[in-house]
Amino acid sequence: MVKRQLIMEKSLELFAENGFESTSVQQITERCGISKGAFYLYFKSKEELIHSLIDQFMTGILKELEQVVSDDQPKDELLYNFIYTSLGELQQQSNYAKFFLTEQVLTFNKDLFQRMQNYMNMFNSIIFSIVKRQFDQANPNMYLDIVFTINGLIKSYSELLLIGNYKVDLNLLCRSIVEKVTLIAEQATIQFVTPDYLSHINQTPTYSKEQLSELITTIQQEIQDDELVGESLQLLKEHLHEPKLSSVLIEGLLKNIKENEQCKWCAYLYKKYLHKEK
Amino acid sequence: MVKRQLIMEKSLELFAENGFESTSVQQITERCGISKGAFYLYFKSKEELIHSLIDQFMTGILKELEQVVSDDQPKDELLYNFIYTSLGELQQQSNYAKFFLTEQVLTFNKDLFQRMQNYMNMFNSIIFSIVKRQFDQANPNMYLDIVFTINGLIKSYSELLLIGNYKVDLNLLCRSIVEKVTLIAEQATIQFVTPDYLSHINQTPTYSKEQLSELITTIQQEIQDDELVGESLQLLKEHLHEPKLSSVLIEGLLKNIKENEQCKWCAYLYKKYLHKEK
DNA sequence: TTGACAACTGACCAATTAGTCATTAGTATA
DNA sequence: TATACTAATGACTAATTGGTCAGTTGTCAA
Repeated sequence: MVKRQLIMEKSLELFAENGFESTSVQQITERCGISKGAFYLYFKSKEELIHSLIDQFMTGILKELEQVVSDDQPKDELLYNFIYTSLGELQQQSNYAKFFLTEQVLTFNKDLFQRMQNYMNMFNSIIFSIVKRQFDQANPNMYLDIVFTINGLIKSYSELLLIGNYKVDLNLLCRSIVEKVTLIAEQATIQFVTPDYLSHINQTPTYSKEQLSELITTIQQEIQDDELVGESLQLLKEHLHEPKLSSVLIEGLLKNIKENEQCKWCAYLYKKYLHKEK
Repeated sequence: MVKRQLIMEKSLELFAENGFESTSVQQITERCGISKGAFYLYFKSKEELIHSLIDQFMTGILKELEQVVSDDQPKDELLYNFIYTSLGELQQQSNYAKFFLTEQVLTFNKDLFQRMQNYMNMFNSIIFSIVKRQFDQANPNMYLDIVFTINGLIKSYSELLLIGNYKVDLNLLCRSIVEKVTLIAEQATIQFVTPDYLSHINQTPTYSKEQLSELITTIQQEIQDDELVGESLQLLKEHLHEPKLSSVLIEGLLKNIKENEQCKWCAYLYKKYLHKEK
């Protein structure tokens, strides 16, 4: 399975250099030193490759972020830690960053767009939870505007991380952003973003029972070596059509499959689905 | 020449829907109701089309902006007017916006990247000049950070303009951004962006004499109907190899060719070239 | 040495692409 | 009506694409 990782790394390099559409499978296999057939041994299609890349990066960064902003952290360092972690990751994984920040496919391919949109929603809800805790004395109506401010400043300054191989003082950068956000959180009065805007953005993907079942079947075909994951998927699929397991058991099964890289997105969708059903 | 505009409009629609790489010339001609051959009657290549699109939009918006931020405007409304004009244009021309904000070609094709980079530099220098005038009591070391803040806020909030057909209170939006920027301009103390960063970003394109001469020749072949522009180009080309005209005359010639859509970029490069020579 | 099995190869395929060019349609002038 | 001209056509090419699959290689255990 080490070759799968090799393909992912090399293809990411190429995508960062030339973009997704402009990089051919040929180029990828050449850089990896493998044949074209071998590529399709590890990925069903070029699409699946990009899916995996997104999932790997996003789940990785989200996992780190969740630790950094957990409840036991001192509340007035939440934002700093969040920005430091996000930008640090962006800097280290600049290939990913270049790829994500400029990739059209992410917005034009509907499936990928939804996936990205969702990860972005997770980001935003993390930021929102930070704002709620760290700037609790601010006017709650302004929370969303503060989130937009944070997003904007991160976007704007992150450009500096990606040009050249400039050594950036990450600490100073984060402090400078936090200072700005704090000023705005404490003193800004004009509210612009209202919750209805959010409902326009956060179109959470709602997979139907059938779509979800189909997705699981696909994954099952891809994964044959891991019995634990395979059986968990089977049970989850059955539960879709005939709910007979308690929510605790389902929770456990979801944790089982989440261990597998390829199942993370599915687990997320499953959770969303259950939440909607209730 | 009305068909040229038709192609530009329809292709822009398609690019906004599917992206540049994923839109074929076939699709464009189909939507226009013309043949493939006709397309190449008006554009030398698909590349030239995208060039024209960029130039048309950017020169249009820059022209509007220059009026709005001219010296005779009241200085404490400069930023408001700038943002209002920028976002208003973005909202009206949302096809352009969707296209530009998500297009990989703009970053991967070196030629286009340079072109875009340059327009961005013009934007930034407009913002910079606003900051200098409107926030003149702020610490000059912070000017660049303020520019970054403005950029970030515009980026972040402009997302709201592009989703759905939501009617946005543009006035409120602009006031909310201006309020935030003002707070930061007056009170922020941590400087992050230093002028050396800028030198990394602002790699102005420096066409050599030969490149420029070649570019002019290409344009001359494309334009045959307009004598004024054609002759001006010829004189400018001759002046390249054998400078014998005064700078005032050159200035006039540049104004002549600027009237033609296809020459604007060339005029800009010519000016840059002369500036470097001095 | 044999056979079984998985990992791997690369020639091949159908589809699609940007771009060309011999030909035609339409129109205005003589 | 004949001539001259431009505007427009669409079948064509050469190149490239994602993806397949019959066949080869290498590595085990028997």
